[in-house]
Parts: sequence; C-alpha cells; structure tokens
Amino acid sequence: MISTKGRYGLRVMIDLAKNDNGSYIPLKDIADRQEISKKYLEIIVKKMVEGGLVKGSSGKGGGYKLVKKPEKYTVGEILTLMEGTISSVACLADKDYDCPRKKKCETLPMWKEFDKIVHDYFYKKKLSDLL
Amino acid sequence: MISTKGRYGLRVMIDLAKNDNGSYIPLKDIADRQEISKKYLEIIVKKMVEGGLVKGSSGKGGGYKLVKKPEKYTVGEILTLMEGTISSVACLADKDYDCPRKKKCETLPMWKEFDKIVHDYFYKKKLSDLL
DNA sequence: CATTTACCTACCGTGTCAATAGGTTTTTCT
DNA sequence: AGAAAAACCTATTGACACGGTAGGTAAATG
Repeated sequence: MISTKGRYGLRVMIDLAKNDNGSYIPLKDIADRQEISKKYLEIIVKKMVEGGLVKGSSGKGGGYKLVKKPEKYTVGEILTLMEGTISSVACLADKDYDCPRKKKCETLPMWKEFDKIVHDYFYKKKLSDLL
Repeated sequence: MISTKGRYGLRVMIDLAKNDNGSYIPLKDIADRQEISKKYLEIIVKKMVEGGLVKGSSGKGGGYKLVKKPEKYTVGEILTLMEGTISSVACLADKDYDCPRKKKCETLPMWKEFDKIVHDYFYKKKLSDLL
C-alpha cells in the first residue's frame, strides 16, 4: 500500500511541474491547490529536498522548485524515495537480507516476478506522463 | 506490502496442496515444514477457514484440508482474503469511498492502471502454478 | 526592520504487525 | 471410560508506522 507520503509527494511534484514559472513556488500555494495541510506537506517536502528531487529556498520569494525537467523524473524514483522501498514483500525489500529458506521457498519466484512488473511499470512512467 | 498473513497464508495453501492425501493435515506438521510458529499459524488458518478457503476438523486425526482443487484457487483470492485488499492505494481499496478530488486528480488514472495490472497478475495466477 | 518563507524539533493518538500465552472443546483411538 | 491429539477461542504484548498537529528558529527579501 502506497502511503500518503508517496501519494502526496507525487502530487507535489506534479504541482511543481505544472506551475513552474522559473521561480520558487511557496508551499502554501501547493497546499491550497492540493488541499493538503501545509504542515503535513512540510514533512513530505523535507524528504524530497533530502533526496535531491527538489530544491528549497528560504525567505520572501522562496519556496520549492524541481531540479530537473519533468521528463527526467521517473515515478519509480519518487515513490522509492518517499516509501523507502517499492517492493511488495519484506524478503525482497532489503537487498542485504538473505533468507534461509530461499532455496526451497515456493513463493519466492512469484514475488520476484511480480516485483519486476511493479518496478518496470513505475520506472518507465515519467513525471511528465502525469501532466 | 504483503504482510505475513498473506505470505504465510499462501505457503499454508501450498503445503496443504503438496501434502494432500485425502485426509486432514495437522497444523503442527505444516508449522514444522514451513518453519513458522504453530501458534501464529492458528491465527492465519482461522481466517482461511472463515473465508472458506480450507476446512478444519477437530480432534485426533483432525487438521486442515483444501476445499477445492489447487487449480481452482487463484493467488488473488487468497491474498485478498488474507490482506483485506490487494489495492495499492487507499482511494481504490474501499469501493464505497468517493474521493472529492477524483475529477481533477492527476494521479488517479495511474493508480487505476496499476491496480488493474496487479489484479490481473494475481487473479490469473493459480495455486497450482506454485507447486 | 517587518514580512515571508523554509526549516527544525517535538509530540500525539490510533492502529496494525507479529507474535505469545493459556485455556476449552471436539474427536478419535485404545 | 479415559487419554491423547487436535482445532478452536480469548486475551495480551511490545514495537513501530501512519497521519497528522504545535510551536518555534533561521534565512532572505522588499
């Protein structure tokens, strides 16, 4: 299940792309347009700044802006940053985890196949595809 | 993220299918083979009985068995029962929920498309495909 | 220097997850 | 009849994530 972090984060990215005029866009405007509490969006956007998806600027005239063109972002990279992982099962989410039952596990192949489908879907989808 | 309920539930179903000899299979045997606490499996299996996936029988010689042939079960129906929903976003998980932003939501079409992919994948996959 | 904005820290109630614990009932086998 | 084996039932637990809210600090601009 994609949480609000991923869903709202994606909507912020779309909002930034749609309202891009070269300068910074204040979070308040985004919050109003998206009908999401500005306070909560602060948490969301903070992650996006840390993850290098957007750039922030303080002070009057400040706000946020994209660091790349919308067609250079994949939905996958956005969701992965916000959700931590995009994997559907715990055993595949952590790349370092080495399951002792992996040889005999009858479900692992299916989870792997499914994971690939999910991965492909979201990494082929560009932010620009959502505008 | 598929929780242990879904993952373990599926493994129990596979175990029941593989070890089917016509009679009931005690949970203890399943727990031993699958290396999962029997106590915890009780919770899992209870849901499966309530959902009509398996049949239980008390007393000596009791245990659990499938009610259908493995090829008649879809992985989708098993996961949906165990997880409550298989949808990737909250707005699609509850069929009765009517989002006020659905007309203008730029992400909804993508979630719907993705949901269909997930749904199709798991409902086409049969329990017998995992044996 | 006032205003606007991002940025930071802390907190909170609720719920789910992944179990564990201990007891009761049902059924069969001897 | 009685022991054993099994499902079945109720309760509890600790940890953590979710979805926020609150209030303050720092930075930039006009």
